Amino acid sequence: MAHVLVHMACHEGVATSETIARMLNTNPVVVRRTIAGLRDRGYVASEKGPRGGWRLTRRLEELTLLDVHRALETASVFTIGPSDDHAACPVENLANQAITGALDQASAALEAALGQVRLSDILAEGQALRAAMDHSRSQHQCPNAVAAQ
Amino acid sequence: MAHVLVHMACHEGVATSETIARMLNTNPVVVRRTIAGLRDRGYVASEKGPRGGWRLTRRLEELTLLDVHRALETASVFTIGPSDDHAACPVENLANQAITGALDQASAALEAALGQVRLSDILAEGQALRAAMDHSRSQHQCPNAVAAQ
DNA sequence: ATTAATCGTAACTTTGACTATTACGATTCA
DNA sequence: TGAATCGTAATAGTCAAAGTTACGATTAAT
Repeated sequence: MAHVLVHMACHEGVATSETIARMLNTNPVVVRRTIAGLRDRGYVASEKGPRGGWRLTRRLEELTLLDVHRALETASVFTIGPSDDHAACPVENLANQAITGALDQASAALEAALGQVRLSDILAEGQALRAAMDHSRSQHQCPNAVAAQ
Repeated sequence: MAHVLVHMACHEGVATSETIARMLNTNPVVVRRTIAGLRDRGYVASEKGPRGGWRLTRRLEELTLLDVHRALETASVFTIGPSDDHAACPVENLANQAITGALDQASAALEAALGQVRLSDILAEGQALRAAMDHSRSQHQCPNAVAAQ
């Protein structure tokens, strides 16, 4: 989804759910369901009717991967976690505390890392790469969108 | 599973897959499948036949939550990750790099945290709690096992 | 030896969460 | 008015994890 937002910023226009669905190899309803999290936080807005669609309401500099992650997060980021099979067992409770503590630390590290990446950084890195690899071209445009098949 | 290992150490005996399954509200085959990871690393050993079962081959001081985690790990600990929908898209690749970097940092934090918890620490904390809460009892035994229903 | 208890593991079934699809209403532009 | 688009509920499909069955190998007790 971060990928999509960067493309949206580059193309300067509205992107329909249909278009985004093709980018992500999925379908428009899934896109609407997912992007609703971003809409609810005010990062994107939708317009109905012909020529409607989604547009960014913030600049890429004002969005981090953490913002995107939080907006889309529905369940735990971890596939492991404490058990509650025997809430009365003191051994289980102590083990759970230890595990939860470790997961909390990992979660904090993840959020810190995601928070340091602005979406604009992603583009900037690509432009830097491009500049380094191709000195003959002075234009640092946005890379083309994925072809909608 | 960490919970189970602590109980095994306390009871000083072998635990059958059947017994462990009751502890975890599951069934013996799932237990054997899961505990195989610990067996392959030499943390537990099994004995067949009557009076057989599983026993720890290390002391709790010699096992950390990280050891247990690595032994049981089958897939990524994260529910999120990079996409490979469009490997040729430079924007997707850059976004993936950023995301992977953040996950790597979180993963490192998780392993560091898990590595600092020895299974014996879990018991020790329980004993400390018990001692603090009940001065009249000088015995610091292992808390009772979960009742097999 | 025979029997019963136990692990090892392959094969199959069930479950549950996630994804995809369908359907239809609301809105908006031409 | 009609077509394009979002919003969302309801349903269906998918897939990996968990559960189950089955059966062989091993071992202790008698």
